[in-house]
Amino acid sequence: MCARRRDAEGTAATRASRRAELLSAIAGVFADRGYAATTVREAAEAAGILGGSLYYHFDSKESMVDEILSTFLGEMWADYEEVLSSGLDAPQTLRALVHSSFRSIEKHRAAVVIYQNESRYLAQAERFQYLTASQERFERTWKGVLEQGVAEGAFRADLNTGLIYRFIRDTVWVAATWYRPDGKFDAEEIARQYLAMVLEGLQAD
Amino acid sequence: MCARRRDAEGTAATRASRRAELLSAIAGVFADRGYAATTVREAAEAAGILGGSLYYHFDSKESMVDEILSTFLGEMWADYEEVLSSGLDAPQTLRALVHSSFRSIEKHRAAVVIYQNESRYLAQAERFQYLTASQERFERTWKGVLEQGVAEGAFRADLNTGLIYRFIRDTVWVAATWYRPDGKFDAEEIARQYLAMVLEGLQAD
Amino acid sequence: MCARRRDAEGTAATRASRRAELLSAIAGVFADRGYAATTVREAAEAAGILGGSLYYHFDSKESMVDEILSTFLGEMWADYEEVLSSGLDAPQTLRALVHSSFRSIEKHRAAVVIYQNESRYLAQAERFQYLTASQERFERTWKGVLEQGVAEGAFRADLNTGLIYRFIRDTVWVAATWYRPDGKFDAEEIARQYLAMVLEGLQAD
Amino acid sequence: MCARRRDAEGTAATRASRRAELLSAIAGVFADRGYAATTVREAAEAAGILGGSLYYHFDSKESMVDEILSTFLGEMWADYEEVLSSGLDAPQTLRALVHSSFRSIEKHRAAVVIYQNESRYLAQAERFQYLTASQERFERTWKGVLEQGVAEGAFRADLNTGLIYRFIRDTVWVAATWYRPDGKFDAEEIARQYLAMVLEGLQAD
DNA sequence: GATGAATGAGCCTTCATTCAT
DNA sequence: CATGAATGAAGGCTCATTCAT
Repeated sequence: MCARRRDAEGTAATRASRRAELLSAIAGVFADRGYAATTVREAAEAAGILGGSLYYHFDSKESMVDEILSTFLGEMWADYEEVLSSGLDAPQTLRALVHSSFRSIEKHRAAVVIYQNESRYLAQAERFQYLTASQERFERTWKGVLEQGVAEGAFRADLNTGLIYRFIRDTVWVAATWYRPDGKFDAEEIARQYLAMVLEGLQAD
Repeated sequence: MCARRRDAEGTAATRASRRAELLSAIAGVFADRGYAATTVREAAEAAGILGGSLYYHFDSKESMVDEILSTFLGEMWADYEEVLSSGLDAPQTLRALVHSSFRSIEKHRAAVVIYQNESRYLAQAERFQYLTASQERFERTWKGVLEQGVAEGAFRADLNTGLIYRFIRDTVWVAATWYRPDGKFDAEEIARQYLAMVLEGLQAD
Repeated sequence: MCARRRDAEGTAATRASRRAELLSAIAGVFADRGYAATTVREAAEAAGILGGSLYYHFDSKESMVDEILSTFLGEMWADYEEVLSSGLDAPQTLRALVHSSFRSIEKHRAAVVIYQNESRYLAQAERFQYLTASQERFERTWKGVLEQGVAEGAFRADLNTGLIYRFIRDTVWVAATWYRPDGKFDAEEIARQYLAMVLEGLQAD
Repeated sequence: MCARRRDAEGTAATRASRRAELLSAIAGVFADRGYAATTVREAAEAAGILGGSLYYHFDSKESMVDEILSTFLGEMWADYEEVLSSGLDAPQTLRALVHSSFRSIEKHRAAVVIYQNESRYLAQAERFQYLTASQERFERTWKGVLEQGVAEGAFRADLNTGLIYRFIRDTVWVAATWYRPDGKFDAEEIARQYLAMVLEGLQAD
C-alpha cells in the first residue's frame, strides 16, 4: 500500500509515539557517548534518519535532552510521591525509595546516565533550572527520611545525615552506569543487597 | 666558570613546577565544566595565559588531561600499594584503603572528578588505555579484599562481592564531586563515617 | 511507483558532477596561490560557497588535492598507456608522448601546476605515496623510450639518457606554468615546436 | 678561552659572515621543505639556534628569503652581464649563458630552488617586486639572444622565440631541483649535454 | 647574542542549525 | 516527513613575532 498510513488512533497519538521512539534511540547514544560528544548526526543515525530530519521533531539538540530528562524526572517523582504519601515509617520509606530508585534505573537507564553525567553542565543554562530544583528536592526528601529515622530511634544518631544522604544518593544513581538489564541481578535484587549493606553493615556479627 | 649559569634549582625544576602550576589550574576547570565542554582558551585563561601559550607547554588538550590523570593514578596506586603490602587483615585493609581514597580525593580533587566524569569517554582512545587497566586493577584489588574478608569470616557471606565492590567504588569516588576542602568535614572524618555506615550499618541496634 | 523518484541522471551523477565542479574551482586556486598558501576559505570562495561547506563534500583539504592529482594522473597514464601499447618505434613514441603530455596540460592545467609545485611536499605523507610511484614509473617509461631510440640508432648515443630524461620531463611539465588556453599557440603547436627543438636542434643547418 | 672572541677583522666582517652562515643553513631548509611549509623554529634549528634568536639577525621570515634571493640574483646578473658585454655572437652567448646558469645552480642550489618554487607566491608582495623585474629582464635577455641568433642565420627561423625562450628557461632552472653536487655530473658536463641537445638535437644524423 | 616563555592572529575542521525540494 | 546541501560560529592548534632576562 502506497498512501502514507493515517493511524486509526489518529495523528496525535502516532506523533507522540514516534517522538518517544526517537527519544529512546537518542537517549541511548547520549548515554553511551555523552551529550556533548554526540553529534546530532549520530543521534539521528541511531534513530534511523538523517541529521536535518530531527529538526522536524525537535527544536534543538538541547530540547532533546530536555525532554529526555524531564520525562524521566517526572515519572521518578511520581513514584517517589506515591511512596512518601503512604504513611510508612522511616526505615520502610527508605527501603521503598531505594527500590523505587533502582526500578527507575531499570526503566530509564539511559536517562539516568545522562542525568548523572550531564546535570552539572546542563544546569548552567536557565532552561535546565529544574535540574537544580530537583536536586534540592531530592536532598530535602532524603535528609528528611534519614532525620526522621534518627528521631524515631530507628537509625543511628552518631552519623551526619548530610554525609549519609550523599553516600546513598551517589551509589544509587551511579548504579545506572554499570547496570545491565540482562545482567545477573535484576533491580529488586540489587536494591535488596544494597539495603542489606547500608542498613545492616558489611560486618559479620 | 664559563658556561652560562643554570640556576641550582635549575631549568628543569622551574619548568616542572610551572607545568604543575598550569596543570593545577587546568584540572580545576576541566573538573568544573567538563573536559569536552571546556575550551582550551578557557583552560588557559584559568591559568592566566592565552590559549596558544598552553601549547608551549603541552602538545595538545588531550595531553593535558593525560598528565593530570596519570599523575593522580600514579600517586593513588603508590598509596594503595603501601596499604596492600602491610600485611593487614581484610577489615583493616578495607579501612585503610577507604582512608587512602578519601585522602586522594582531598589531595587531587579535580583529578578525581575528571577521572570520574571523563574516563569512559577518554578510554575510547588508545592513549588512555591505562584508564581501563587501572579500572580492572581496582576491581581485582577491592574484590580481593572483600572475598578475603568473607573467607576470614569477618564479612557477611550473603552479599555478592561484585555488587558490593561497585557500591563502594562508586560512593568513594563520587565523593570528589561534592567534597569541598573547606567544608565541615575533613577527609579522615568522612572516611570514618563512611566506614561506619558500610561496616556497621545505618540501623540502630 | 511508490518510492520517491530518484531522477534518471540520479543523485550519484549529480553528486559526482558537483564534486567535479567544486574540484575544478579549487584546483584553480591551488594552482595559482599554492596549496599551502591557499586557505580553505579562499578555496571555498572560489567555488562560491563558504569554508565549512566544503567539508560536506570532502574530508579535508588534503583529500581535495588528492582527488585533483589522482584524477589527473589517472587520465594521464591512461593516455600514456595507449601510446605505449601502439607498437610505435622510439621516435614516434617520443613524439606521441610529448603530444599527449601537452594535451594533458591543456586539459588539466591546474592539476599539472599543482603536481609540479607541491609534489615534493605532499609526497612526504603516506597518503601521497602514489606521487612518488608515478614519478618512478614516469622515469622508467621515458628512459625506456630514450634508450630504445639509442639502440635503434634513431637517437644520438653520446648523450646520457638520465640527463636527457630530466630535461624533457621538466620542460614538458613546467610548461603548465605558463600555458594559457587562450594564448597564441594551442597544445599541438607547442608540442610540434618543442619536438622540433629537442629532436632537430636549434641550430640552423 | 672564555671571553667571547672579537675577530681581528672586527665586528662588521664577523657579523656579515655570521649572517651568511645562518642564511646558508636557512636557505637549505627553505629549499627542501618549501618556504611556507618551513617554520621559523625549523629554520633556526637548522642554523643551530633557537627560533627567537633569529630575530636578532633578521627582521622577519620574509627578510630571510629576501636576502637569500636578492643575493643570488645579484651574483647571477653580474655573471650574466659579464657574458653579455663580451661581444660574443649569439650561439657563443647562448652557450656562455647556459654554462653560467648551471654554474649558478652549482653555487646557489638552495637559492635557485627557492626562486623556482616560491617566486610566484612571493611576487605578490610589494617587497618582492624585483623578482618580477628580474623575470622580465631575463626574458628580454634570452629572447634577445635567440632573435639575434635567428637574424645572424645561426638559429632556425621556423621556431617561435617566445616558446623556445620558455623551454630553455624552464629546463635550466628546474635543474636545480634535481642537481646534486655529489652526483655523476658536474655543472660543466650538464651544461655541455644540455647544449648538445638543444642546439644539435636528439636525432642521430 | 641567545633563551624561552608568551602573544595573538589565523588556519583547518566540526557541528548545530536552516531550508528548498 | 525526510533529504541533502549549505551556513556560520566556534574550537583546537600552529606559528611568526616579541621581549625580559
